[in-house]
Amino acid sequence: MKPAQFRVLSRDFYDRDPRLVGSDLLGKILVRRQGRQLLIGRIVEVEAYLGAEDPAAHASIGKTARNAVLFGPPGQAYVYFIYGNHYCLNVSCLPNGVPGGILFRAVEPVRGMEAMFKLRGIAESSDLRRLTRGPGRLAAAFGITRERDNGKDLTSPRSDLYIADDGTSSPEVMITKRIGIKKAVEMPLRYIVAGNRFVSG
DNA sequence: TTATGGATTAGCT
DNA sequence: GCTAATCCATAAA
Repeated sequence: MKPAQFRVLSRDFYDRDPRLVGSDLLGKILVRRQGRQLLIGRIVEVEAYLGAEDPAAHASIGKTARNAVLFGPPGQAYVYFIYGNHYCLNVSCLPNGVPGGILFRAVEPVRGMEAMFKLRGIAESSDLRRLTRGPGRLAAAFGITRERDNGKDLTSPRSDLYIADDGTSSPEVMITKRIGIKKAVEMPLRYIVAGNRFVSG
């Protein structure tokens, strides 16, 4: 698998309903460039968050300093801090002015695991699943913080954080209710790769 | 200015 | 399986 064969997802890809984007993101790869090294994970679990009609979405309260990226152009990183401990990575969807996004909940480690273990601060002998399963763990493994990455453009291979298609065929997608939220718990907006061991919950 | 609770995880039992 | 840790963005006052 050579970097040259990656096709970085374009802005158009994200300029659609988050439900379509979420489903299509499964099987794609998340790439972080750390100096000369690449950290790569295959996306196996995401959740869609909509606008005013989705009470669980940060964007449902209207545009604020915190969630402004969700209202901006598609294909940008929305990173927020939660529970005093953890960062979570999202990507904005829909055109400028229309809110919506996708939360990355889990990836399957593909490359750069050694660096990921270091960033997570756990022993390399630990179960691989503990590395990137869950949104907070995923963000930590890729060194993602709000200060460093919020608002970053994910559609350019020149960026140190982007999402690409490496030619792998699309996996079997399963749709379920979202996890860990208190509002709109019944909405089926969670997309997972059927049977994958790295999916959380 | 103060209070509240969350798109979570680690560490026990 | 259960609970504490932990802080920032909001809302209320």
